[in-house]
Amino acid sequence: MRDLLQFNTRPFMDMLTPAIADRVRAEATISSFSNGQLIQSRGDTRAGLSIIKSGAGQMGVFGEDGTFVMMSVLGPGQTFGEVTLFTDIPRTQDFVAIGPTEIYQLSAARFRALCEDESGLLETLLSITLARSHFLLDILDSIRRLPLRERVAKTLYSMELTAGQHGHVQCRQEDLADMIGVSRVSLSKALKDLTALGLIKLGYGSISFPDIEKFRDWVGRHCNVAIVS
Amino acid sequence: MRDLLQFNTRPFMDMLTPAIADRVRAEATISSFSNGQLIQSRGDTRAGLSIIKSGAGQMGVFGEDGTFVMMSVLGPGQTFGEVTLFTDIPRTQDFVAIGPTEIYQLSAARFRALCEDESGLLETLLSITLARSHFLLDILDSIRRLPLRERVAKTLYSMELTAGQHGHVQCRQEDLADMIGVSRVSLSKALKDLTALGLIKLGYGSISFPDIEKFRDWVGRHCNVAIVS
DNA sequence: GAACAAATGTTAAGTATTGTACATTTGTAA
DNA sequence: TTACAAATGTACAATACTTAACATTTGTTC
Repeated sequence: MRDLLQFNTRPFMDMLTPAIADRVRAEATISSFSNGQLIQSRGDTRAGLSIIKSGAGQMGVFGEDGTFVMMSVLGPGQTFGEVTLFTDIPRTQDFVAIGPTEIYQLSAARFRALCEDESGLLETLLSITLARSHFLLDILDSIRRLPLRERVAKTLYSMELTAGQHGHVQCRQEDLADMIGVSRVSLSKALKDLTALGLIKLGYGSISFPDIEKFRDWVGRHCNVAIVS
Repeated sequence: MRDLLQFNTRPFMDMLTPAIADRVRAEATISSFSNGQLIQSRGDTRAGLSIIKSGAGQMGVFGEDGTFVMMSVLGPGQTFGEVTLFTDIPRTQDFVAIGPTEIYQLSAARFRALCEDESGLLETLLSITLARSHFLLDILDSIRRLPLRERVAKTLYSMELTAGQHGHVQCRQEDLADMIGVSRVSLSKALKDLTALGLIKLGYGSISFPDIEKFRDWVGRHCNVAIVS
């Protein structure tokens, strides 16, 4: 699961200058959570910025029947709850700790005060939000346009780009299916197809790329990949 | 089609103070486009903010076969291309004029200069982007969690809230299907179901709500509606 | 290495959605 | 009013996806 981390946007804290990051850390309070604990719930109106200090968590929404639809996995330095800073929209998703996790909580008032001093803060938050928005649009487009096989390939491509070490990705098929939002059976079929094309090789808890160049090329030609900077 | 306008987020220009809005208008150049003309294309790296002065356009992506997948319709005061201001991501979507359309183009340099003077500008842009991001997340969640019938109802609910006059919505079924991303046949079936439930009434190019309170109530109970401010 | 748990592979029936095609209704312009 | 175009209604076969169940493989622990 850890390999799903940060496959979408760069961590907020890494984008700040060390000086600003230190000030953020200094101003924030720290809360600790244990594995599976609910860190925020949907509808929460507490205004403030939350930043992961250590550990990880999954964003998503609990249905009435308790099923959890995961949207993404966040790791150290990544933020959530920004929406409460500048809109009166409440927090829109549930956030559940994966393993022991510590969170910096920066109240809206303190964040605003910091912004006065450090103009880079707003700009950083804006660029993260824009990137996230771009990422979401891309996912939506993929859902509408691409067959499942291509969508799976594209997801693997993202994961390989950001989290992959040496042409393979560590990830259970079940988690991957959750992430893409399909059943494990459908995912399995798509993976089998990609295997038949010689693009990937399935392992136990991992997927490897026998010929990473060939894979990238195929994804580039079939999956409408947004140009990556 | 016009009724699809602005059903997602508030126009940028309406959120600025009149003084700032005037400065934005003064600094921008204006381009004109005719119906169907391509205003921006995917991959465009020209950094700057585009704001609709008059007319409208649809955001979306052209496939290789020329099919257009629409993501949203933007109207006067709404912006696009923000992503080029603070990230090095190119413009991610195509934008096509609906009817004669004028666009304010504000270069990245001028935008940044304006930001120095008018701190509210960044904050406004951030809140719009956050709201958009929230909106996209909500759509993704609906796609994964809700049956089509409920998703259609939820979309109609949004449209009625923002664009509806007196309990009805002006919109061709084909456009609605495009917007939700399903075939017209599936949409038709969902609409028929909602009609059978007494929630809507179908017309020629329009959908009306015989008992708007009943409709809102049903949507609230079945469609996981995010709390609206 | 034996026992167990975790992860993957596979099958089959059921449901939802699509594409295509054509019929019907509604609006519009001559 | 009549033609015509635009929009909606509907039927049918084909496809994609899901759920459920069970078999197999892989890793882990004693």
